[in-house]
Amino acid sequence: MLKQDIVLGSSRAAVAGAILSRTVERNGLGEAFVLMGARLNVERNAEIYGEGEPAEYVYRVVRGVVRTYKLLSDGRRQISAFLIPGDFFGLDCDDEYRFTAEAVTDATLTFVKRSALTGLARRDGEVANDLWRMARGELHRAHDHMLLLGRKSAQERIAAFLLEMAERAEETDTVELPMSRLDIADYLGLTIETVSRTFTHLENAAAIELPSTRRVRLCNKAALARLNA
Amino acid sequence: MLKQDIVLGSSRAAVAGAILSRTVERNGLGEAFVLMGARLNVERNAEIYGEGEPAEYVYRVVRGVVRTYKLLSDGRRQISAFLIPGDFFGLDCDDEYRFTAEAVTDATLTFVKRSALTGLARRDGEVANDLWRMARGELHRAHDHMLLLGRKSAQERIAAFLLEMAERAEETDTVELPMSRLDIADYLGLTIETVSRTFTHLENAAAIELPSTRRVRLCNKAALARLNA
DNA sequence: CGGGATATTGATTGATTTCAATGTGAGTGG
DNA sequence: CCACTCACATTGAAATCAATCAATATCCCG
Repeated sequence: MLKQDIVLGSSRAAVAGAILSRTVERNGLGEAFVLMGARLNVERNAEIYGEGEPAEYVYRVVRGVVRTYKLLSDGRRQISAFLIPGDFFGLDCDDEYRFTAEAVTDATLTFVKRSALTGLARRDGEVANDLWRMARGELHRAHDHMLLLGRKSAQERIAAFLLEMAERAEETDTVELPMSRLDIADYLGLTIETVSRTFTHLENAAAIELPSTRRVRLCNKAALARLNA
Repeated sequence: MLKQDIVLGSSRAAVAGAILSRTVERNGLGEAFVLMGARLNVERNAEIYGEGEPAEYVYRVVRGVVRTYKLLSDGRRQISAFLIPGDFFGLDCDDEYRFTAEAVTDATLTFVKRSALTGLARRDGEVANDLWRMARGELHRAHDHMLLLGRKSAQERIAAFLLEMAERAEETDTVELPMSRLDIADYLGLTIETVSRTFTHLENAAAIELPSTRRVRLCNKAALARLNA
């Protein structure tokens, strides 16, 4: 139904890796992906892995955006994170994936066997350290997200979200939102209606402009930052 | 103002460690604490470290309960976790603590220099692996907490909280709550009033009994679990 | 130029917060 | 031993913010 093109790890990837490793990658983990990683193309909304499945592979986003989420039994969805190019995912577990991962947009990924990484970490202290640092990085983002969900108003959540997106993009003035309002709502613990209304409200308050639904200009970052407490 | 008794790491601790390590500790990290850790007594509500301070030490709870939290600029507080005996904390950062840590009750801690641990991890793969596993464990708890804060009603939050507390205690039928209603509120992203009302409501619904304010009997765990979605 | 998905806007409801008052319990000093 | 006090907890009434229900509107794609 939904297509996934896989190119297995091969000499081609290894050659590319040899080139990239000197120019782009500054850590053992990234290098491992470049050297050993196979490539995978996924369509918009395709599932990459499901919560509870055996966590055989670890992934890295090359192109596009990925969301990880959990569902409650009644269908409520909490999106944990949006992953952008360069981000790793599927590392946050032992034997089973704890989230479902889906492509928000058409995306290209690289992936390696988890066992390959853990094996590497046993031999290479730098990789082991990378894994720990990666986990700490994820933990920081989870903690920030927790703060946002626990104690902030709809306006504050949207402001924080926009600033977060701006910070991650290279163009920090106008942000391209690859995800739907529903995705944003489920990331921020709100409804689509509230997200929509809050965008409109911020636009009326001259903090942002909405040239199109998926594009936001942050006219007044100071005002947004103030909302961010 | 608030007292902290410190007993520096010494032969006494090392001897105790030699005994404990064979009986209690099953991992390199725990062993490191037993062998190298100094001991610290803190009074109820005493600060152990503050957000933003240089993260020189890593701690483990021996006795009592500890809370970690962040404050927003306007004073709103989000409690990230309650730590009980056996739990480590202060490991979730690089150079600066990302949370403030305080004693909920009078408590006894052990602590070691972070540099000692990272040095150990460089030499000992088992310790490096422990550090990564610990971080993953924290990440899981953070993710569960995120789900709770993002998408659950007051009743569901309280139910989840009580079940969590019961699971962590050995006596799982009657739970002793070491923290105040305000602590619970700030952990769950609610107000004290809502916490109080919800306790009363659950009592009326015969899901729990409140023999005293700090003691809860879980009469109907199935009902609580159902609320937990 | 449809047509379905996605987004916005409006009206109403409802859960939680806020404001306010009262209750309770543990520790202290008379 | 009791009264007092202070911190903590409960309860009530009103206000508020976001959710829900419902109707358009817009965008993208064939």
